[in-house]
Amino acid sequence: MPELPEVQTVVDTLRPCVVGHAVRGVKLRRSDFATPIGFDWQSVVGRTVTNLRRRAKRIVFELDTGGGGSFYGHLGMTGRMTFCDPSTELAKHTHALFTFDHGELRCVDPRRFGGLVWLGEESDEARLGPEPLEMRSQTLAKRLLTTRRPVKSALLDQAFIAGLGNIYVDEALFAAGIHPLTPCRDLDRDDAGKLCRSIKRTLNKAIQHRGSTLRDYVDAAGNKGGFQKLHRVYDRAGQPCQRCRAPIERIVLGGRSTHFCPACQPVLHP
DNA sequence: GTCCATGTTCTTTA
DNA sequence: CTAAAGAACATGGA
Repeated sequence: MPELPEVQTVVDTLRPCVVGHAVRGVKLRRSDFATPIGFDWQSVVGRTVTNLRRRAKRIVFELDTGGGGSFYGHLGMTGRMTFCDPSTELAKHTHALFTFDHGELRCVDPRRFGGLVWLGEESDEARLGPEPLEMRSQTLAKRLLTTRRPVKSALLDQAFIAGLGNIYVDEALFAAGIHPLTPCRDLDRDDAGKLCRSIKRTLNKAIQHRGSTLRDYVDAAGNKGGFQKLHRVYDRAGQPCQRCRAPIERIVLGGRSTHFCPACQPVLHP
């Protein structure tokens, strides 16, 4: 469910609920939802959330000092983080709760691919590539030259660029007119510029529409996104391309469904 | 019963 | 060595 635009929307809607407020209680209903195992989450009780931000697909909570430190939540594929009244009925698969004076933050995740990670004083940067919305075209161009793998695989790799997922990679490659199988090395500086702009335009538009809800995704207030209505290729196999009417194709690349328009996204060097 | 799913990480294969 | 492919994780919907 959550790629950069969805995570950004959760952060934006959750921020006013938690920043400046002290955690009054923590309940971990499954010990394996949080890592590292053995960390005492009760030590968070009494501390104030000083900042909430997104890094890649992570929701980072910064706490006031008295130990300092931070932790992040990851939504995996089906995770939700919502802020609600404590009297609200507990949803199935609620694994963690953070109580505040004026409400409760709940982590729900049926498939449990997400989780909570205590960072303490450590950085949250390990194995993460640059932020797509801040990345310069030259940075992308340079990175593309380092590998021959299909451009889609690279864009899904969080160490290559951090925050894109299956939907927005397909959408951004369509916007850029680049075939997903194109080897990174075959993309020149102009291609990189076009791709960089397409990634940013796609992500910003998706954020404006509060993300894509295919099934589970909701923001911190429980509202669905609207960008799924504007997808041009994702999950549209067989339907006519909105630009040229050719049927959208679906292939499997790196184990992931991949959608593209064979006419608008020609193979570069057949 | 089958296949598929917005993610990540580890192992196997080439 | 690199990188591609596959499997694994766990649940639910079509």
